Amino acid sequence: MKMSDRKKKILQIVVDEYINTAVPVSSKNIAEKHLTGVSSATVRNELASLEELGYLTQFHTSGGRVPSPQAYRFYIEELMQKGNLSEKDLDYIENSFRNKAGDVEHLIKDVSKVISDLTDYTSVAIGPHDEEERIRSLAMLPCGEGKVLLVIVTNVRILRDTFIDVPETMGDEELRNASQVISKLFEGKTLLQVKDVEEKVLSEFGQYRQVMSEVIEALKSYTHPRDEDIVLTGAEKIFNHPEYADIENVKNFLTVISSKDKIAEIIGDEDDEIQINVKIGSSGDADVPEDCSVVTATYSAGGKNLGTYGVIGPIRMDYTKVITVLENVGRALEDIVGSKNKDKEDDPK
Amino acid sequence: MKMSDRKKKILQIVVDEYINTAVPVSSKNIAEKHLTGVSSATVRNELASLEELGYLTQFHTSGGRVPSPQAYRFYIEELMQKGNLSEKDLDYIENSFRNKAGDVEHLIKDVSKVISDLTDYTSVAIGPHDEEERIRSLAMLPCGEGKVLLVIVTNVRILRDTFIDVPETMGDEELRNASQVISKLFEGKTLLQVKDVEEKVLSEFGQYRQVMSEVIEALKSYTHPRDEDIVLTGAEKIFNHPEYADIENVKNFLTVISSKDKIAEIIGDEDDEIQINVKIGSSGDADVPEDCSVVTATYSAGGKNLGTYGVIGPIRMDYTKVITVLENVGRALEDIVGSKNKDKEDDPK
DNA sequence: TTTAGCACTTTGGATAAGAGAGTGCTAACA
DNA sequence: TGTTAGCACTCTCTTATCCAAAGTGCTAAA
Repeated sequence: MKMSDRKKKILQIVVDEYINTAVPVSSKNIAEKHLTGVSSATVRNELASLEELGYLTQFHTSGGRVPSPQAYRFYIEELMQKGNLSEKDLDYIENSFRNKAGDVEHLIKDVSKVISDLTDYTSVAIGPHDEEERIRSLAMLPCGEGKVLLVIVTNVRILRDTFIDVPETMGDEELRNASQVISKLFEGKTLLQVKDVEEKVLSEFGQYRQVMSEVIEALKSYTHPRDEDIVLTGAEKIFNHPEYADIENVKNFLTVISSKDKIAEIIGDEDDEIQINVKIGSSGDADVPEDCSVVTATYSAGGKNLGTYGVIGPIRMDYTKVITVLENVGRALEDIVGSKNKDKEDDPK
Repeated sequence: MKMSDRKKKILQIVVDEYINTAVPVSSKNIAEKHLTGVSSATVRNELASLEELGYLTQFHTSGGRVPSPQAYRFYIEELMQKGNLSEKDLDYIENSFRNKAGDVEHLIKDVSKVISDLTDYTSVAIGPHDEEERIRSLAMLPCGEGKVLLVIVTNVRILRDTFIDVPETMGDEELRNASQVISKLFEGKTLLQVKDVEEKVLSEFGQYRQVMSEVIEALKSYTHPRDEDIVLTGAEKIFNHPEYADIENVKNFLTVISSKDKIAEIIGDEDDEIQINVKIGSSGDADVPEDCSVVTATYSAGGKNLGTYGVIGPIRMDYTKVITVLENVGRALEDIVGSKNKDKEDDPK
């Protein structure tokens, strides 16, 4: 059966209406408020047909219709109308990122907060994770008691939460030299390439083999996203949506998003080609919790990957709003980070 | 009216029973299972009397009795029996902290997780916040593009999330010298003392006044706990407790603990004299959410303050278990951090 | 192809009845 | 004076029933 234009129109009305009201949509409602040319009986026939096609479902005979996941997917692909943000929202975005181009880590939290505030959904984010991330320099900073802080500067971010034990015999001067040697050794390499030279490097370091080994372990550990790279903002926002009036749903939701590993799974395996990505629960996307939708966008600016950001919420999500917000945030980031970098583009051959 | 021994005994039974079962306790239950010497009618008389004294309340005439906040307070002060942890739990604590003496920041998360796991409540923690925290050294590390990472080593922790803009004219060598000068300038000072010398220091730095000013701002900002210093673990644990079968309660709870500021308020204003601190909601402790209890302990070892840790949950909390866990965790921390430091005690005169 | 009309289904709210649990009180007892 | 058995009373919780409201599916006519 082909989808007539009227069927599409009606499907769009049902999805829009259900997203707005969270109440199953009846034929009478459609005929009276949205499609005044025809009678409710006609709409009923169309609705029955759309149900047969798998786009609509009914909880019970007299309960109106509700879109199926398939309907949402169709809606996003073909029916949805692009929205615009209010002047106020646009200002909010811009002011939030102004003067924040500096360090990517803080930016993740800010971006996540903005997205959660504007969409009214729980926001998830995962920091930059770029196979091409290249080491620029390493430094070891004495912190007393035979401990040093290993700071790794890459073209994307500054990694600084690894502490390494060093022999107490190593003085400050010696440490500084070692820093320079190690820095030279890895400069220009991607984090993934570190393990290729591991053997060779280790064999050359007789005396400080132990230290070197810890440095290499640290470098390797950053190839996977860490808990610190995963941010969750606005978990309490789910209470604003009626599907979470049921305690069981809240419990499932919170249990999933309380685990950073789970969040990483949900938003982690992006296809890099796609800028905005919608996953709808119970539909082959095994990672996404049942009855949840996840909309994410992967941002980059000035050649830098800036991470993946998005929202997680009920399937009945305001996709128009969410996608509009994600797009605008992306543009704002590009403006700010991009302009920051445009006069100092670095090209790691 | 005086509290007879029997009244105390009965109050203890009521609190214990209610903590275990979450069901209002009846006179019959007490007389049959816990106080087999007397009849339920006798117990009833005592219960009526305890209610008059303000220790018990009834939801309705035929509903059994429930302890009042006052009863919990009395229970904690006088009635509660010290518990012991299982061999398994003790092992878990010890293994979790082994080899973790290094950096305090990671320790906060680990400790918080252990507490939440063992008690089955949501754990809150706030990092070291010590008025006596003294600066040992400062370093500025070039990160490219006119940015430097400011690393502050104190006797308690290593602070490393401030980036500072420096004139691009400043070379690496110059930076290193500046680091040393600034380091000398503040060495031995507490973070609170920084603002006393602010004027003087700034006036001496003509050329790099801007950089210096940013350094000082950073130092001052660390005197207050930051969001990063506040950790929340196991928010989903509340679903394991029947008082949170009501969505409204969950909403209140989550809304409060979603705000780091609120958490800081709740656990922040400890009286340093008290090692273990119990706050019961709706009882003058205005910060604590209605119907919630917060039990916290402030740890220190080897002269270092290690932060404040605790749990937040329903008033009907297993105080014995919670306090036992907090005490054991405290001892484990003392062992590990203390022994680490014992041969390198530093005494900042 | 569209529509009016109507029977049918399901939900949700209101009401009532009865069982169950626990108390308070009284009177008897040690 | 303290303790206890007995019993009436209160309140909740569950189940059943009824009724109105909402929405659909189907049929027959335009």
